[in-house]
Amino acid sequence: MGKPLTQVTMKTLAEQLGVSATTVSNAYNKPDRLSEELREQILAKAKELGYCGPSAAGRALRSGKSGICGFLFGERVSRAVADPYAVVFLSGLSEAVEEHGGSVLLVRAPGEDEAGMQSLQRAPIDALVFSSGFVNHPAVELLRQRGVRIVGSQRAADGDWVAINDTKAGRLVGKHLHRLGHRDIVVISPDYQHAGGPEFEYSPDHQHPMLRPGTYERDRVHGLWEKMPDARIRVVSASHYSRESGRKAAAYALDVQDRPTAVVALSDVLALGVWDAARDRGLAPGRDLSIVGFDDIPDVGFLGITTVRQPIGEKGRLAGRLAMDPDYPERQITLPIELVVRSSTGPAPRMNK
Amino acid sequence: MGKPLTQVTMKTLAEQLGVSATTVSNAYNKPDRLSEELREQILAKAKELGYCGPSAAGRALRSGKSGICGFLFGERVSRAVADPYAVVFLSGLSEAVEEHGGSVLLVRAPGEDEAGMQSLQRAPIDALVFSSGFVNHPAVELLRQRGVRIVGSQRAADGDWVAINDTKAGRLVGKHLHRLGHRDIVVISPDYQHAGGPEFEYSPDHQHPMLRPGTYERDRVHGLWEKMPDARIRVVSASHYSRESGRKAAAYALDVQDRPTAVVALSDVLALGVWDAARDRGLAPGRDLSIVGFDDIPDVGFLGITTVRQPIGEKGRLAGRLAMDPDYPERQITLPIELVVRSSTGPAPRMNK
DNA sequence: TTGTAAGCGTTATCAG
DNA sequence: CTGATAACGCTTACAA
Repeated sequence: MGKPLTQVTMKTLAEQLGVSATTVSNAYNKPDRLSEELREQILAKAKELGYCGPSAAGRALRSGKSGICGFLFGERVSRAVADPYAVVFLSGLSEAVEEHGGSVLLVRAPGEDEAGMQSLQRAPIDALVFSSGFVNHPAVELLRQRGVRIVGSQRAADGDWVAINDTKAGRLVGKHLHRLGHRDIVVISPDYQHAGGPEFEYSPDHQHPMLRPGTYERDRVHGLWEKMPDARIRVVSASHYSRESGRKAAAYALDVQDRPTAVVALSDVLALGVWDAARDRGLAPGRDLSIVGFDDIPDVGFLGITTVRQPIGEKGRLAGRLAMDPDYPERQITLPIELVVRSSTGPAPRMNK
Repeated sequence: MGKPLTQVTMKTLAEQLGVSATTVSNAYNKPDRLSEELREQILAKAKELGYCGPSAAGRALRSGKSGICGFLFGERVSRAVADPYAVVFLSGLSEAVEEHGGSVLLVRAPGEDEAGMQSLQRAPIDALVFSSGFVNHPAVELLRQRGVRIVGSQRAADGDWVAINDTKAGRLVGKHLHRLGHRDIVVISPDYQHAGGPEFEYSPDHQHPMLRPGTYERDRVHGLWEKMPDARIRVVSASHYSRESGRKAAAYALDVQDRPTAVVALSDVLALGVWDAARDRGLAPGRDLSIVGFDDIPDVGFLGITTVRQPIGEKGRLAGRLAMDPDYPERQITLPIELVVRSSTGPAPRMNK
């Protein structure tokens, strides 16, 4: 009647009922390998003894699966969750993972310190999903070696991924802005590694630490450049994915003599900040300054910001499916994108020199 | 040189080196129980063979701890994360958990269906934290029985919790509004169980399904009532924690003949919606309509909404500590609160009847 | 400082 | 339909 002082296990249950542990296990996992009657009996006894089903640890050791999918994010949780893109992705991910009976573990990408790595190693995950960056992060490599299934968010020759064609996304924006007559662009790019200086001019040949090859940031900028090779493309860094950070970067870009006619933010949440900065200065988006973002998060639609839409939730959902189902046939998925033209872009104004 | 076709384990390593498995284990877990030299040797061999440290599953089974702290949330992740309160709490939580070398598992509270419960059972968690509601949720009881440490967010006679005094919070608001002359209040309360009707009048005796005893919602309303027993207090339900939902509920409350002079939203994110609804109708917050929220999330400071501040991040951090450290001495923690008066509250206007 | 032996709770395999 | 047996990979007494 009192609480069991010792752990109730399958063995306990089996002994009490005079059946084998296997049968108890089957009662939970393979109901059809068992007479209905016996099963009921076992379940009843379980309730009586306070046994609440197979232990997660035992099962994980024996079966080699924990049912947990790790979601890798940089820096602090608060930042990860401040970015609507990440939130929507995470929602889709967790939805798909739950459909497979699993759950999502929040995993902070460790620095080079051993402590963080250790903690990562302890995490019993079957798969690891990351939404961007981290492609060659040492932690990811370690986990891969360990047999953890890795699902990325960028196109690559091998491995599993769900991605969009970022170069194409950049081209869509370049074409649009070029047609509108823009020839002087500032790109706002997140620089979470703080590797870059405040500003530099993009050229496809010169490799800048802020726009490393293989990153989606570089692909987008490069696509942009492809469609407007005669334009001046400056890149300004934002410290991380947040509206406030975009505002600051835009302030830096706008408070100069030779103000650009258009600002392209590599992420919508930054574009929101650009919008704020423009309004602060009395610049009407779409007339005095064109603003473009990427991803199409809900808020930018509200403000009328032109953007390249991608199905973020679907991306997360598919990533979750790849993570939880090794037999899912398509392992490299490119999702469609689409330019959504809104009021924040318009013909390039003649700058009164 | 190629990838190992079979799992490399401690035993493998031990055999190759001619030492015992124990020693290998110690090399990872108790470096001081081992000569520096031997340890180096073992680690080197590990790298050579591609062994990446003790397996999480084995360790969890043997030691009985997984290092994982579950965070329970209702409904969909997207909703949980749409509420800034939850986000800040989660940030603090994950920070503390990481400090203890653990990580946070996102756990969706299952309905009554068996499938969801099953999935919850499979999760190898040492502790479960929930930010509100769920006090007597069957899933929580099940886990508790299973030996999972439960950390709640509401005061109770026993168990571990980190909370504020919600009745007192309500009183702070009641006193403030009463002094300002308000006698006709509408409370906006989330009703995630959809148990209530659209509106009812609060009385401490009559028990309404929307404001069940023991919930923080009821405590706040009751505290409010204590300080303004001569006022009319109507309660209107919002479907869940979101700005939009607050806006809809406020619209319902404001578009009537006998409009209240003040609206109290039981959560700041709802208060934001009330603010929107007021502006939609040309009502100046603080003059035509007083608005109060709870929690003091960043956005309400920006808009000048009066609220009851609580240290949300600290709450999450402490919850994480209780969850990960069974020896932490204080197991029931009440955090301080404070009324923050801003421009959204002012003297009750004379209603032109 | 190192090794031995036992077992954590489960499930796969194979035999009855 | 049911059961015996043998791992899964690791840690923890305790012994040397």
